[in-house]
Amino acid sequence: MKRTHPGALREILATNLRRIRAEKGLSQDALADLCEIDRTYISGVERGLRNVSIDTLERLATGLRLEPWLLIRRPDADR
Amino acid sequence: MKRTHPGALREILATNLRRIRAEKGLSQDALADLCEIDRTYISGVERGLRNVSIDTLERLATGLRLEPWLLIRRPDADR
DNA sequence: TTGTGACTTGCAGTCCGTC
DNA sequence: GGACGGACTGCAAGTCACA
Repeated sequence: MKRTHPGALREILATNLRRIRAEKGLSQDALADLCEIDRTYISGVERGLRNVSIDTLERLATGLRLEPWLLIRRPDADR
Repeated sequence: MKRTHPGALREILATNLRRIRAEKGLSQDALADLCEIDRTYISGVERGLRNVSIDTLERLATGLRLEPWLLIRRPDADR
């Protein structure tokens, strides 16, 4: 695969997604099922290889039952 | 143009972007300059016609000097 | 100053696998 | 359970002329 890797935001998404998914006790496969997104794609997102669109971000958030913006928010809160 | 139009999240982005840009007193052209994104592309985003990727979202946020997640946050805060 | 249609190109997103 | 590869389709990305 080895896609392009330019944005810092994908790293944040990657980390958040992996953490939240783990907290919910879901496998990538299970989440893929909930979101109706391919499992290999989820894998790519969690490794920061994929440049996700906001439509897809929304589907991920819906599958996880949370607000989309929580997935791209920085862990350490500053302005 | 009339691109596809499925996500609710783009409506939120559209509204937020237009509001915030106006608050900063920027024209689409001026913002396009700051973000290094084409003016017509921004126009499409502000009308919810474009399914923006998070890399692009990041560039918009950088141009506006704010956190990316603020652009996709719902105005009225509930769950 | 912004909206819009038309266009090309590269990659988002899916599906089949293996390790 | 997850990382990773190959091949494919559709659409995001990016630009233009004009209203």
